[in-house]
Amino acid sequence: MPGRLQRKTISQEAVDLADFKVGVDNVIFSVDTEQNRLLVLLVMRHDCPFAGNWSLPGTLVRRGESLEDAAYRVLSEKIRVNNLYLEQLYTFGGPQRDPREAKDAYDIRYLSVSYFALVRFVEAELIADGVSGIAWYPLSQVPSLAFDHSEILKYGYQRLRNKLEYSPIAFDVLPEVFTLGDLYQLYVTVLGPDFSDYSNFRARLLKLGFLQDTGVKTSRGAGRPASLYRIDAAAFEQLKNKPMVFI
Amino acid sequence: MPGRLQRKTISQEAVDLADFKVGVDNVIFSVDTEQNRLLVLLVMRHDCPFAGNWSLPGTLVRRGESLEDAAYRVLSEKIRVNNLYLEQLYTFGGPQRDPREAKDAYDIRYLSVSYFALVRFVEAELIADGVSGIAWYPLSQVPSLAFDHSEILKYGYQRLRNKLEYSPIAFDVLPEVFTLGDLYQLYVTVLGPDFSDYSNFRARLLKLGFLQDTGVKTSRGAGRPASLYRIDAAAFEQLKNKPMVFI
DNA sequence: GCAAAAGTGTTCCGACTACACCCATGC
DNA sequence: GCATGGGTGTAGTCGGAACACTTTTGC
Repeated sequence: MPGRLQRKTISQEAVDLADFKVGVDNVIFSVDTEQNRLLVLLVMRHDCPFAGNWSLPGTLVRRGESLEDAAYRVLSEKIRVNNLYLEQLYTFGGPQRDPREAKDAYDIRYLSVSYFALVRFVEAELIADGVSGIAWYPLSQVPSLAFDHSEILKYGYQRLRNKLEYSPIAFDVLPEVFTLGDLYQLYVTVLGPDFSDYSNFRARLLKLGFLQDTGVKTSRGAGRPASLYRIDAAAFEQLKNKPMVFI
Repeated sequence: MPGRLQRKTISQEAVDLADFKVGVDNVIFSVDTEQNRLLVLLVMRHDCPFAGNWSLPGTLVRRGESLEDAAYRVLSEKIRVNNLYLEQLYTFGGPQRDPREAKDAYDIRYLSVSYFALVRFVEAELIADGVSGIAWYPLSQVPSLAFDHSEILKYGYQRLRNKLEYSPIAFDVLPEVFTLGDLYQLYVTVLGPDFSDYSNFRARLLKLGFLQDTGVKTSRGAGRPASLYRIDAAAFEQLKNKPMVFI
């Protein structure tokens, strides 16, 4: 009987199961609209392996802690923010991805569940940013990273661009009121300057119907003052789960 | 010095780290174009917990085995197929998702990395499909599943629909040659009959430029014989990584 | 006045929709 | 002939791309 056979096989194989510690690694992006730079948060490793290398901020999951809890914990240990967007990215778990896994088959495997987060640069306050290695790196200047973190970062950047195009994640990261120029800058910084004309971007966003002109103007240096907008929460709620295109 | 303090904290917490076994659970879809049904592969559990319940086919990851290897192993233990599409879905890992995790904090946690697969129904041969519980279930008739598998299935179905709309995964599952009617049926079965007109679907697909009319006709019962098409591998290669819309 | 940034409007064009209609086969 | 499914064509419409142009500020 196949069922019994299968059960027996499985219990025979019980000794062959891998034991894991599970790590959570976060790709934390922030957009510095002042300097037009997309930044990613890196930490310097002090411990082996890869001591002295930059890596994504991560941690190992504790007893009784969910994956998401762990992701939020890493984040809150490194920076203080009010608004953020966070979602699971991918799980990397091949053997030999961590050198701590010896060739010796009886060692413990390390698996990495990666999360991707977007925070606001101006409100993100680094914790313990003394001499000892935690920094925002412009994406173009990221050094080679510990473990397979370069691959994770690449994957996270891809996801960020996709999400920005068809999800309203930008609004999780904008202040209460903002100008359409601010919003446009955010998109330009992430997607590059060629993604869309400002006029067209503006028209498309306004047509979505959840941006509310407060009437208040703000003047930043030269140029005509811009209207401050806010999210119309009611209109936004109805749309936020529907597909949207911001291109 | 913050760095040292942090290191000390981490090593103190080492005893609090959770130990994991890692499971791989597959959401395996197939499209029965004859009967116009979207099917998902379920297996009957014989062991505790949830003995006697249907569940997604899964396994625990073995020493030296990558996550993807494990996913392919599960698949190949249950069905024989030549063509398939497979990708990682999501990782579910809250504590208490598996009743084997006792309230007792010193137990082992079970984490599930889910994969989603699409196979061709006609070529998928079930292995050990005797009395003992492995079956294709029409999506509309799936019973409540073990663990959090109902949630995983829901997530997988969502992903399947999205992927079908903007990725050429359908072609991983079609035979060498096929009619545009076959292709259309596949889309109808997954997305419902209202997704698009046949004429327009046809025009859009042909405009993509990687479908090659072989000139050979096939007649299936009544109606005008249909042309058999094949993928133009060269043209397809250039496009497969670019965004495509099949709506 | 001039540069700079905000905001408005218009024209062009390609793509999708919704059909109507012809073609080839089985019965 | 007629039902059935395959295949082609077209007219209407919507939306995005590109760009010209106006408005309001700082200097």
